[in-house]
Amino acid sequence: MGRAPCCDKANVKKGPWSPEEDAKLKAYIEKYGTGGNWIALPQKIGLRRCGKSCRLRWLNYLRPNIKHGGFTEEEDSIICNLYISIGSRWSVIAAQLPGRTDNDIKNYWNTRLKKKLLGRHKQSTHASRLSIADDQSPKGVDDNAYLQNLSSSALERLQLHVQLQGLQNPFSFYNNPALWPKLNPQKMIQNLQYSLNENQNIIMPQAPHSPNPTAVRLQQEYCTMNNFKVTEQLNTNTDIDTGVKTGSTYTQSELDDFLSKEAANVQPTESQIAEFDCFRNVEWWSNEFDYSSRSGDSASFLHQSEEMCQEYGLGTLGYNLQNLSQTGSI
DNA sequence: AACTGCCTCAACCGCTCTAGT
DNA sequence: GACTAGAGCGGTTGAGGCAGT
Repeated sequence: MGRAPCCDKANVKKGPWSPEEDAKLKAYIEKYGTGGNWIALPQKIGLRRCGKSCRLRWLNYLRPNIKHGGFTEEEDSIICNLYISIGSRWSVIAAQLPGRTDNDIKNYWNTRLKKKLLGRHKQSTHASRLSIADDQSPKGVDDNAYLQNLSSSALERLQLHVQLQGLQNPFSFYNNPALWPKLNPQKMIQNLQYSLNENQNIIMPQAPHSPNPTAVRLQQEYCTMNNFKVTEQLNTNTDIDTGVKTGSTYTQSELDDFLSKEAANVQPTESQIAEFDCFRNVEWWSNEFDYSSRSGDSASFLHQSEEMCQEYGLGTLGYNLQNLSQTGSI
C-alpha cells in the first residue's frame, strides 16, 4: 500500500495557473511568507490547489528575480561543466545561477543545450566519416556496413575506455566502492552489446589469451596519449557470466607480448583514431556515475572534476569549478 | 487554409530525504 | 529505532505554439 496522497485529489485543480491564482498566491506569500507549511497554504488562501503545486508555482515562476529564457554563453558553460561533474543534480546547478530555477535549467538542458552539444559532436564525426569515405571506402560498400564496423569498434573502445578510466580516475567506478551498488558501467556496456548483438556481430573484448588486436592496440595508444604506464600486474577479475575481464587492464608485458606477434597486422586507421578522439565526448555523455554518496571533501572533488574537464578538452568552457569550492557552494 | 510534426516549458508524478514525535 | 508527514528533487508528460509542406 502506497503512502497517502498529500491532498484531496478530487477537489484539487490541475493544469495551468490563472492570473487570479497567481495573484492570490503571490500576495499571500509576500505578506505572510509560506509559514513553513506548503500543504496548509492553499487552504489558508482559498486556492483549490495542491500544496506541492503552490510551492512549485512560487519557486519556478512567481518568486522575485526569476529569469526566464535567454541563457548566456557563460551560463551554458556553467551548466555544461557542472553537468559533467555532478550529473543531473539540477538544484545544485541552479544554485550557481542566480535567478534560474532547477526546472528551467533542466528544461534548457534537455531541449536545447544537450542537442546543441550533441549536434556539434555529430557534425564532427559526420565530417570525419565523409573524409574517410572519400579516401578509403571501396565502391559498393554501403553506409550500413560502414556503421556496423564503426559501432563494434566504438563499443570495444568504450569498454577499454571505462577500464582505463578506472585506473586513471580516482573518482571512477572501479576506484570508488561507494559507487558500486548504484551503477555498473561494465554491465551497461554488456547490456548494450547484448542488445546490439541481436542485429550484428559485435566482437566482444577478450581475455588476454586471445585479445582483440585492435582493442589492445588502441588501449596501448590510449596509454601513450595519456602518459599512462602499466607498471605492475593489477588485480585481475573475470566476470563469471561473460568472461570479460573487469576491474583491471592488461599488463605491459601482456601488451608487448601480444603486440610483438600481431600488431604488425593491425594498424588503426585514421577513422579509428578520429573516432577515438570523438569518443572523449561520448564518455562524458555516458558519465552517469552517482556522486551523491561519495565521501571526501568537496574541494578535492571539484579539483578532480576540473582536471577531468581539462583532460577532456572542456576546460575552455570558461568556468572554473574551483570557484565553487571556494564559495562552498557544493 | 489545413494539416502535420517538432519543440518548448509549465506542471505533474512519484520517489527520497529529513525533521519531528 | 520506527513511524509519519512535509519538503525537495529529478524524470516525465502534455498542451500550446511554431514552422514546414
